[in-house]
Amino acid sequence: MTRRAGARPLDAAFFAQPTLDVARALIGCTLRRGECSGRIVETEAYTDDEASHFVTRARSAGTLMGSTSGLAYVYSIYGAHLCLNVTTDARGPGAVLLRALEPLGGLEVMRRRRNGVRDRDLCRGPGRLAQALGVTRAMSGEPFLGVFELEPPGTRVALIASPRVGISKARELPWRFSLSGSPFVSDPRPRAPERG
DNA sequence: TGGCCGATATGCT
DNA sequence: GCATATCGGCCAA
Repeated sequence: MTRRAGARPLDAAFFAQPTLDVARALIGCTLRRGECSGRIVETEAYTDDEASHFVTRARSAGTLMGSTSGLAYVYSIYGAHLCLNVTTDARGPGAVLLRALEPLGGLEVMRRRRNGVRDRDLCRGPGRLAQALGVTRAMSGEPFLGVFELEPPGTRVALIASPRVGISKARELPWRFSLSGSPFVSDPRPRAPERG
């Protein structure tokens, strides 16, 4: 019998996989919190590279990224913004930053939280995504699936791999993944197509 | 303690 | 394209 992929929500074991695998597999998944939902169109992977908070914030993020998987990791950046990650890789340090969603449900709530910006920009960028979903610092350290629901896509998706955004170290690693052709991916728009 | 630097977003030129 | 708000971590002193 044909089981429709996408019918079954992901479980905690999903996040125990290697970080890059999780970062790629999250593209196309539907993320929900309450009535708000969206398709994940952009992620970034962080492990023990020089740009990772596992290294640069070893005293705070290190514990979370290093020894766990499946936990929400929320941090603030440039004062006013929050970024939502999920810790990965049961065997080593890792986290995936959720950078952009294609809004699917709960648009009214998200518009209100985002102060009425145009729909395309509701979740286009990590700070915007966090604001639209009502992410708080208190979620950090909580089981990700206790706060969010995650459902895999029904079909294969076309991925693009490109350098991560906004970092000054380890720029050469193509660890930003996005849904090819999606207008909901943040700037700068990635170019290089991923093979395989 | 103080200074510096961000895994950013926004508004203005 | 560029300036800047805004604040938590981290490290030097």
